[in-house]
Amino acid sequence: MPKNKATIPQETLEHCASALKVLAHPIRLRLVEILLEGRWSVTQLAAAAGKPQAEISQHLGKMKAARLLTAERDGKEVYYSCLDPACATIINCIRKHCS
Amino acid sequence: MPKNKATIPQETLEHCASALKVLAHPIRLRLVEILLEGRWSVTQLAAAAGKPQAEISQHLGKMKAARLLTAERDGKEVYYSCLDPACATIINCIRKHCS
DNA sequence: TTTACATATCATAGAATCATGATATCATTA
DNA sequence: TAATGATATCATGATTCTATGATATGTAAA
Repeated sequence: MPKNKATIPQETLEHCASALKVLAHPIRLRLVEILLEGRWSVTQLAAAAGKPQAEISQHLGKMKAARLLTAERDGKEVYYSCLDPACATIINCIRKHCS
Repeated sequence: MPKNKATIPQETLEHCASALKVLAHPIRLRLVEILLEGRWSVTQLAAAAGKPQAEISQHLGKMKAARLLTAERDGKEVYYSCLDPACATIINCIRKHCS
């Protein structure tokens, strides 16, 4: 016999599910891990992740569209960073998990 | 000029990415929310989620395969529950996020 | 203006995911 | 054993995701 009912609004679950879906990729988790610490350009990130520029740019674009990252152009370069506290929570959870 | 390097092992990121991918679905988040509070049968969960039994069973199976849920048969019914502290962290994060 | 560098976008093919309806398996009761 | 209820599995088509190579756009310097 069911006791407690669900309390989180459906709309919230849908929003969070799509945000989690964006995070749920090893390369994107790596990018978020890096960008929580500071501003990096696409080329720097591509080098750090060991992946081609186009691929990284697409991952960044997807996370930016989901409002997990911010971007600002500085000359030729575009610098990304992550200000989202929920992303920090996830990364911290992963750090704890692997210790 | 990049400062700090990534520290989370690649293998950990891959493991966490696939776990997050399993969580990143509105129905599965709802099921986890419910199962963090207690044991429920598949039929009860299907009623609570308002979805057909086959669909719920498949979602449960996927989460069980990812070791996010446990299941035990009791007569005709199979009771699921969620003991994973990481799932509790995510759900708590969502609860905070929607207040 | 031309060149070079940095980034974004596009098209594509292969893989993965999802919801659905049908059916199979398992356990209990008549 | 037969029938019923509960759960799991299967096949399917539709959609979405992913990595890749090519190309376009934007910016600064020669």
